[in-house]
Amino acid sequence: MFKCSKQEELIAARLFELNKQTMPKFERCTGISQSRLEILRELFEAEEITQRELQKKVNIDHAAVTRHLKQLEEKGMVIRRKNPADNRFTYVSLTEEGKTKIAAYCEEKQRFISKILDGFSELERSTLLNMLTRIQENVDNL
Amino acid sequence: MFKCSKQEELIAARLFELNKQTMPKFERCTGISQSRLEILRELFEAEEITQRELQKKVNIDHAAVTRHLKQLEEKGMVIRRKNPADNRFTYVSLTEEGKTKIAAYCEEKQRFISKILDGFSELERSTLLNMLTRIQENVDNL
DNA sequence: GGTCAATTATTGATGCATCAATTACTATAA
DNA sequence: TTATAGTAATTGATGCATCAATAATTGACC
Repeated sequence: MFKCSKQEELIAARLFELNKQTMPKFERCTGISQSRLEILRELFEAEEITQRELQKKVNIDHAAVTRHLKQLEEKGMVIRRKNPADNRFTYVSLTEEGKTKIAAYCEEKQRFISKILDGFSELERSTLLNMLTRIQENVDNL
Repeated sequence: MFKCSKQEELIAARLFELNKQTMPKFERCTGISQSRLEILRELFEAEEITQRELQKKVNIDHAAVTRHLKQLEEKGMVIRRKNPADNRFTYVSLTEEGKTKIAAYCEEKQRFISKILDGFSELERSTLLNMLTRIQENVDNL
């Protein structure tokens, strides 16, 4: 049949378990969810962008993006405005307050990631990234 | 401003992205969620086990375990009975139907994992597993 | 024996993701 | 110009995870 090695199962289990444990710790350490930080980061780099483009970049469901942005707007971190030339589109951008806050979040994130990858040499990190990329490609081709 | 290596961030991003994309595909391919399959698998190996022990093994919240088991019971895959010697404990076990079904699920899972790790040599898999384990340890020590 | 602490399981509230349906708008073709 | 198709954003329903609070049971200690 299609017998797969015990080792392969262990790898899959670890990948799954790793994420499950890391995600909540990330939120507790940084004070923000991974998804939301990704959105903010994309906004930081893009300056101004439509929700649609943003959604494609962060690869989260439309509905989820809308809800994140609504909350971020309430907190005064982002501003939204309709595209005057095409009212279907909504431009999103960071407020000044948002820009300063995201810097702090990103620093927290970096600190967090450094701890996670503690003890890995440059070469090892390169190897790991390469492997993860290959797995990602396999997943894409399903 | 951003002072942790770009590479480290890429690794973290890939780990996160990988799981986000893999999880739903796993469910579609195998017809069951990763969490639920883990529960069934544990039950398969344990024969009969208390919910509490099961919960510790699969490392999911008590409440979630209760809800999973309730649904699995409705589907006729598991049976629950109180421990007569201590009514606080509930023993859980697979039905015969459950046992046959889980075998099929596991095969699907193996097929899925094999595709995900396609192209990896024995040595590479070993290296990868080792790295993931090290990361896991780092996460544990947070 | 009766009170108190500890343990298991359940339920409720909440957060976040998805899909499906809806609304609002634009562009194109008859 | 009007009907139609397509796109963006929103809202609603649902699923699954967590934490917090509660109920039920047991054991220990006075």
